[in-house]
Amino acid sequence: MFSEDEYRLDFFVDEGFQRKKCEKCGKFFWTRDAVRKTCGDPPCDPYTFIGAPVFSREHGLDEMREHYLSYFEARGHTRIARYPVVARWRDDIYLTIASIADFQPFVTSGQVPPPANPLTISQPCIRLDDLDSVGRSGRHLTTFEMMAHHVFNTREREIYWKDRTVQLCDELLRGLGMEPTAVTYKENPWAGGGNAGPSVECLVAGLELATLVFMDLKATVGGSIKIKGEGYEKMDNYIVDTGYGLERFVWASKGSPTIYDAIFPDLVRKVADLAGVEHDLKDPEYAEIFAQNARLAGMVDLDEYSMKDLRSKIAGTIGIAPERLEASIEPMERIYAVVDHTRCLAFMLGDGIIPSNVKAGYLARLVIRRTLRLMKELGLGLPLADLVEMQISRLDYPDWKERLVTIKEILDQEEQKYAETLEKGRRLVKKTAEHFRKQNRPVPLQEMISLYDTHGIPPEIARESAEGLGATVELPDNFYSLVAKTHIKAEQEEAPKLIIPGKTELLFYEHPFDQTFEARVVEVLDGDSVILDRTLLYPEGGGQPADHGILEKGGLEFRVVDVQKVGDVVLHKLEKQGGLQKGDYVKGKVEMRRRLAHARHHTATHLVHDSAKRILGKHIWQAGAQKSEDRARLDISHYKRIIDAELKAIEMEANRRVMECEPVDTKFLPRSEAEKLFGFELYQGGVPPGKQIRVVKVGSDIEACAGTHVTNTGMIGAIKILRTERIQDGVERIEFAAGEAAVRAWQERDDLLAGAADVLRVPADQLPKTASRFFEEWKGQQKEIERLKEDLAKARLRSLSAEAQEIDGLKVVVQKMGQADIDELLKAAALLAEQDYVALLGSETGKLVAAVGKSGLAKGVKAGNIIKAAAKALGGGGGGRPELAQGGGPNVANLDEALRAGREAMRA
RNA sequence: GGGCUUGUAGAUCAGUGGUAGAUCGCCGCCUUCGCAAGGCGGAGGCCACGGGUUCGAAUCCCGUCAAGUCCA
Repeated sequence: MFSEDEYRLDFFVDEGFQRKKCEKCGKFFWTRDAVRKTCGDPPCDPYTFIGAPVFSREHGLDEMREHYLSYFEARGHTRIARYPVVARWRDDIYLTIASIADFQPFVTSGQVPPPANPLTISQPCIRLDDLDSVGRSGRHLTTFEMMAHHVFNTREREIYWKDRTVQLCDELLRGLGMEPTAVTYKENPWAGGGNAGPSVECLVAGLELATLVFMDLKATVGGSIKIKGEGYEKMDNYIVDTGYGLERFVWASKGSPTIYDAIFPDLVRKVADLAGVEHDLKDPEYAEIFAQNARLAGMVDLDEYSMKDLRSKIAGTIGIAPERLEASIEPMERIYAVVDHTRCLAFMLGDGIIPSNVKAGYLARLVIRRTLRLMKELGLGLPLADLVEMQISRLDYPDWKERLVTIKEILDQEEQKYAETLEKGRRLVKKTAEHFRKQNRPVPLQEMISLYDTHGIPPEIARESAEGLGATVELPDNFYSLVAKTHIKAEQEEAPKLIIPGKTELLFYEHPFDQTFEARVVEVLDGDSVILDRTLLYPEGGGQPADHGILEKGGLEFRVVDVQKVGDVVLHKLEKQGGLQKGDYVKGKVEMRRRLAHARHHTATHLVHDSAKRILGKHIWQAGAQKSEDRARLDISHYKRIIDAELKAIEMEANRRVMECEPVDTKFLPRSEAEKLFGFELYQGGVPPGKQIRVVKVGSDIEACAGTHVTNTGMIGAIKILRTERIQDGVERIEFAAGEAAVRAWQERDDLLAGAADVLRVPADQLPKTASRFFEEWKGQQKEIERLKEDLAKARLRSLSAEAQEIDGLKVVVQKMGQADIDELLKAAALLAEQDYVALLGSETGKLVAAVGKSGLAKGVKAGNIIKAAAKALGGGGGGRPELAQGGGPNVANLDEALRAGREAMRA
């Protein structure tokens, strides 16, 4: 791990700190307190701040945040605005889980300069890992603000490192009125996300208020520094990554029994009132219950202890009956959780997450449904949207208020959807429960897993209603881990990325309409992949396919069929091997038709996206895009299906923008400047790496984009939306064509229409009317035919029965029925059987039907056997029930033989 | 990104390769002063769509579309 030297800071020495080893956990810590023997972290030390605040006065959330940020501003840090809680710039996490997440991966890796250095921020974060503990432990939250000061040091320029970091933290705490001897700094090496470094936890009165991480290692295969079995090496850049819990600071300043009573007492009270729960913290005995609960829950990992054990322990220490404790604490746990969860939802939906069945949207739905369950248990009748609105109205984000109508609509829709799922579930559970009750055995585990995994019915709810119906269920404690086990699958390894040094100059940005260029071959790989020093050919990227073109040397032409960017070099893949060598000078030519089609579709994508945003609302966010020569598709986040009228409006809006001939403006800007000017809406298509990002402005639409575009929207010509598809719950795909492809799409549709109109011999504008008339008539005729077949069968009955022979005392009819179809045969045979005949009817189409009446059945004659014997002669097969069977075969010529064989089989 | 499930009458659902069903709702008649209930009768189905296997597919296989759900 890390040696003492990593932690022996001048600051500690100068301030009179001593390094001690905790007599309980054995970890090292630093303290000013000469008599302290333990590290200060639960369970070595209990919470002592409840009822005894550690700061000189109470602070609310806003006040504390402002105090913190201005403290660091006054000490040379630049205050920067928070990032969204949905981590759109990351592809490895969905939610922002820490302030440093804002700067990963490009800033922390040194590829991109930080927006300011040093900086301070208060970043709302969401962590759903401890969802079960929220409300119960007194301290867990799904949503919290991580206040931080970050420094990005390089070997060339160090701003500050460990000493100054700890000093700033210590002075902040003392400035708030903390006793100097109250704080301990516990050594606790940190590792995560491919980085590691020494770290200290800042503990006051049993509460971890901050973690100060000195990130200077990166995971390296075979690295010489070993942490938890992984190898690490020193980084060239080293980062101060701190995290201060805003909510914990507020809690410590108030010393209330729970963190919830500290950070949103007004809402706790309001929800308690709505639920009819009395929550009087001024009652010392009542307050002590929650205080003691928080203290003891603070000492344990809630996974290790069952809640029941914890409860009886708490009841014991307070000296009340466990039932009394249960009664006081349980409704409040739910109320705390509801208030926490609705704040979480305010942030999720406010920052633009659309509930879905996948990705970040799934997490939002998870929280929504959990909250609805809690509300139901509390008997809260009001809509979830109202509670979230209360949260939004007490937070200071103007754009959320603007979007409130949409947010409420989303929540109402989710609430309704969940009610439907539960209703469906109730029916399913009823069916399952009755099935197993009749068999007199418990509903097996496999069924319970299927109910939950496939139909979303929580096992607790399933058990309750199943038991209400008199069935028992098999439900082990480790149910959820059993479910998880069914999902386990081997992870596939990613192919190692090719690394090629060097750089190819990209000419297509500066000269988007140049067709030819000259370049030198820098390298040839595998005989057919050519690296040039410069190129006009666009490599595949950003949902835009690669250009095609030609490289020419000395009159010989080499077709380029694919272009890929690897690192900073561009690989040109040739159709055939051989011919070009390192050092050759070549003349390149771009296939402009393809390039232009891509450019039109690319610019059109921006227009369709922006139009969708105007028509559907500001919650629209690009979830993916792909272009080709003849069509493009755009995936957008939207919480319901796009209806036809909206689609037409989007199409019209996009085409108006084409007609307005707006210029397309592209320029490279430093990343932080672009972000400052345009915000995160830039990153519709993901976050590009690099210090400079290319900003593409199409009228009011501004995006970071590396693709090739036309220079004026008029060049797109036309946009035709082809279809929409819901690729996920919450994500709509719009497919459209631009330019010539749009015209072709119109023409194809005209052809379809003309073709259909031609078949029905009507003008195209009468197609719908005529088609529906034909369809209705067809249905009517089908019914008429049914009736006629019925009548026909009755009419045939007389002549058929006249042909009957008697065999073994049974009336037998064996007949050829011309071209009759299977339906006619069936109906006639069934009627004969009703009259107690044994019938075998065949048709020249190779179909056979046999039917056996009462007497035949009594004698053991089976229609199936007759058919099998007869159909065999036709080279086919058949079967059915004893009283009615059908069959047939391809060898129609053998029909007589088949009937003869069938007749033989009638002798039982 | 992966797993599982479903698509049959207006609604809820049966139907495991052999003539498409039930319940509720709808319409008509009977009964009633009237209504409800009850009795009798009836209408209502491209069994999501396209292919395949088979003598035969709502049913089995493949694909498409639509919907639900769990996980990362």
